[in-house]
Amino acid sequence: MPSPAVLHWFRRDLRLTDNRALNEAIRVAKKTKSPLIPLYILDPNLIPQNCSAVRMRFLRESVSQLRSSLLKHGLNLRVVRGQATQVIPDLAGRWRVRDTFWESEYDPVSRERDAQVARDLKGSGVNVRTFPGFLLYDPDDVLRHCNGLAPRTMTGMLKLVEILGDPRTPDSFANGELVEFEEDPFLYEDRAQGMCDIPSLADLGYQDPENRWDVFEGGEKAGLKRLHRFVKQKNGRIVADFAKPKTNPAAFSHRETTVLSPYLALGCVSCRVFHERLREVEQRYALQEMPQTTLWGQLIWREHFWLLAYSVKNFHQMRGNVVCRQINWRADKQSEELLRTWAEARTGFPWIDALMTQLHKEGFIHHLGRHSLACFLTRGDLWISWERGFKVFEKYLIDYDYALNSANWMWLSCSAFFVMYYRVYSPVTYGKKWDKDGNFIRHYLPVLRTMPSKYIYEPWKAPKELQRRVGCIIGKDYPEPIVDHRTASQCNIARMKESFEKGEFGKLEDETESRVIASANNSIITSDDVREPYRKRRRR
DNA sequence: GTAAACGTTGTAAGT
DNA sequence: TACTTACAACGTTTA
Repeated sequence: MPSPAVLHWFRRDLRLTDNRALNEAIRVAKKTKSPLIPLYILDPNLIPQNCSAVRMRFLRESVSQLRSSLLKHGLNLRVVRGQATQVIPDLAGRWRVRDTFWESEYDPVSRERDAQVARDLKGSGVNVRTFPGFLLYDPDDVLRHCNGLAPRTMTGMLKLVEILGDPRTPDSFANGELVEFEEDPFLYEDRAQGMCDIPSLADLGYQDPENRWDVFEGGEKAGLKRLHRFVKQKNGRIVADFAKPKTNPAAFSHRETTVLSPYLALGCVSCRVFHERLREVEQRYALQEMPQTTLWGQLIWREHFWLLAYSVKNFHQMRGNVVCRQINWRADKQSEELLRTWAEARTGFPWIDALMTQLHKEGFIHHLGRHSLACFLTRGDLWISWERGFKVFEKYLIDYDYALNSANWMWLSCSAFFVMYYRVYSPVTYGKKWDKDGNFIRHYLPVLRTMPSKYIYEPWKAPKELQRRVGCIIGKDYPEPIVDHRTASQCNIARMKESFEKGEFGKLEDETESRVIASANNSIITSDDVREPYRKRRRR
């Protein structure tokens, strides 16, 4: 009879380095001489049904890399398709699991799922231990420092971080100890049932995306390599002088930002390892720019938005979201068509369509490019709800992250955090500012490759004769612009003004429901602790 | 309690 | 080219 097993459930911690939950699982398995079984679940509730092939490929590759790394240590990752709430209790019985470990997640769907899995396991006598690790600071700890009230501004967040001090330093795999694992008594049978294989993209119902576009390689190894390479550039000077708003959103062959977000989103790279590398540079050169704009600041933005997402209900939607301005976005038949036009890169604005094409092909866009797309869809031109844009980004982004996607869509649509609604990104001027000749557009929209620079951002203004000569007739080979930007943006500024005059924010529909919002993570903070101060402020 | 300062990353027109 | 200013002016935080 095999001894009871220890289970580590991988989720958004697809790494070996600085994985405290995994290290604890290893420690307990070693101490009790138990086999350690690592598990990843392809859960349809977590990966959107219509998730793009590019996004799925990145996830699959990250899991595959994890499996290889584990195998070097004699651990066999099981990859199972199904709903975690069903799969885990089943497997716990099959493997006679006594202890289960995982890293905490903070979005509402994961929290509800984890609470249910933990209940089921505990009910059948399995120990469940969870560890923070996805963020620099444990949000429950942070909220205790600010009476359950997440700061609403970055300045406030930076002050809070000053109180918190440096996050803990990263751990190494197995805390640097050599470990030999007990024989895995279930391996033979699990292998026979295909649980040690990762389904191919085709198995998962995807066509392999064509590869001539920039492909980001998934996994811990690729992420760490990217981090080290970035930090090493010009002996650290690039990090020291880094200012996000000064990096070029139209750069495509050589990116000016780290492109580490996909690895942070899946936990391939620990944010503490990133933090540590930045500290090493800081010891040599002082960071030159405003804290918010430095790379360190980017990590703090992530903390900030996750703290808000964790403490504000319905953070991913307008209704019932107490920080979100209630705006009467268009929802008629025509707006559905406009939404499709935007999502399918057919707006007739080359800068916008090139950005959307980049999203489709590569699953990644520079932050400022996302600004252009988001402003255009919402308050800039189309007056369509940010929630619709949120969904499109969720489908395609390899770095999709619940908190950052929600917060940034609210930011750009002036629904929360940002209020200067008369600052509208122009779908023509903004790109031109970075890339006068439109090389970004030429790269992503080959149909416009031969359009002269003078017209590349506004091809509809090119004389018909020129359009014929360069083989790109507007209205035939490339669409006419779907709106007049000047008219649309002015109209929308007026609509925004009305919304601001109303000053209506989301209300919680049922004040009594689910009083304990952080139960999945054993928090002592109840929903009322979090909500009350916001309500008070609104009255003022 | 109240007034003033401040807010990661706009545009167009002017000097 | 590099800078300033008008645009129209909100909510949060601090003094």
